[in-house]
Amino acid sequence: MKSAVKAQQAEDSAETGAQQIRDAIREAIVERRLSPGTKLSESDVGNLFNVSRTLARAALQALSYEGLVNVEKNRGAFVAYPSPDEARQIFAARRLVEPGILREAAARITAGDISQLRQLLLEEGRLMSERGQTARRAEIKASGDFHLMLAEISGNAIMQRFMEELVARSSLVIALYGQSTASSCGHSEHGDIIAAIENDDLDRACQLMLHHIAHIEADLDLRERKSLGLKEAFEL
Amino acid sequence: MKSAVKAQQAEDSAETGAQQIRDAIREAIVERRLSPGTKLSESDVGNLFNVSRTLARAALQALSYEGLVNVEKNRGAFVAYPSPDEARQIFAARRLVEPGILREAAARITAGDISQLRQLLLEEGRLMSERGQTARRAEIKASGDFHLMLAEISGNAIMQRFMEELVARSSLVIALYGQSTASSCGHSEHGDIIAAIENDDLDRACQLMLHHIAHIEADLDLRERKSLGLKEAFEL
DNA sequence: ACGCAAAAAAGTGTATACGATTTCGCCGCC
DNA sequence: GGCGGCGAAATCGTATACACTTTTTTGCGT
Repeated sequence: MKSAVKAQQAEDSAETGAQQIRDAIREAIVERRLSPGTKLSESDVGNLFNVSRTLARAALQALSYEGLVNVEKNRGAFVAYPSPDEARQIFAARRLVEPGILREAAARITAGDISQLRQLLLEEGRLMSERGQTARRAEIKASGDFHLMLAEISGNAIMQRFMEELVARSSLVIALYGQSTASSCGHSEHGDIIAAIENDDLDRACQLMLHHIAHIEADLDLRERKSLGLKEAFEL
Repeated sequence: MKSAVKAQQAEDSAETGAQQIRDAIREAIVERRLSPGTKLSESDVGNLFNVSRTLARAALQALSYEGLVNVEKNRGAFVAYPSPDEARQIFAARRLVEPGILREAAARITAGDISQLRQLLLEEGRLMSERGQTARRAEIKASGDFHLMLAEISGNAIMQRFMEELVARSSLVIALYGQSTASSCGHSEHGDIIAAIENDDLDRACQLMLHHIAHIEADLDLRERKSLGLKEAFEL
């Protein structure tokens, strides 16, 4: 999957410890094992991974730069709880960049890439039919991986990293505001996009991508419900 | 300038110390007081700001997330030295996102915004005619601020942060590969873009923006010249 | 005098320690 | 009985300490 960028970072492998913790927590957040708003105290994280608070703190800081965690001064770190407005911005950003990434990817795509994409789709479909929490989590990840793989194929490491952030944050938004119990991503739409790329119909591929993002967003209920409880929740 | 986002972060102000150091170093990098490749040892940074290595380290970590500093394991932190390929990716990313940002900004722009942009341009022009290092540095910053202000007007905090990263890294690239002694940004092009926005000619504004970015990139000499000194530098 | 090896110096990686801030419970007071 | 303040516990912010890695220096042998 993420061969190019990872290989560069891992030139002396053995990531500095904090990175491993960061990755572990990120995965937990993206796979929704950690709910938005959950407190991540430095001591707890440290104990959990058997490291000092120093490393736990570094990992949480890193996650805060990715927007997955909010650190409030003197209060601690919490799994991000994106506001409806933030959610809209995340998807606006995706609408803004994904067509461009798609175009760049299409210009460099190889037959091998396409077969890898197809394989990803297959895997995704397989997971969709399975039952159980772990399958559901893997499915969430796989559906995001489609978008990430396009970014990787584009060959632009900067856009790739940006997409990683956007996909991860999208996962949080869907966890918070998603309505349909069904999959977070219309599965077939991924396949349609690949087909359009294969046919060199770039405009159509981009349009499909925009529709796809719109579909995800349409499944959200972005009504403000934060702290409305204070007054109106009982004045109903 | 950055009222909206900053105000949110600064809700309890008094940034945690490390942030101040990070901002100070970033400014030094963007204004080219620190050259690419310069070593930033944790002890030195700490002494310079009269804080412990802990905070210095945190600041350097933060800068590495923005791509302005590279941290090599067990070796230390260095001001980023973007490769020609990285440089191309940075500008590819800008070409990809800036037209989109421009479109979003144009949709929300107010008369007040336009006058602020104009004022920025005036300031930029004034600095361009001045002499001296400090003026030159301020000019570099001002020319980037134009692009950042558009991102701010777009109202998307995520894209704004991304643009901040891209502009900062662009400054590094220009420092490394820029040829013309003149300004890094064709000054008049900024004005043209504003004019096109005012005329509601979005397509033209986007095209001008793409040309503008292309002009900046055209001023670069992106030939690989890494460590050619070992042999060939004297075999000429 | 040159090269190599070992030791010292410098610098990073991580843990621990201590002061500061927030949070929560408890007690007296109204 | 409720409310406000005071103190303890928890938690964060920062500094310091120690272990390990890298780099430099020194000293010896050829």
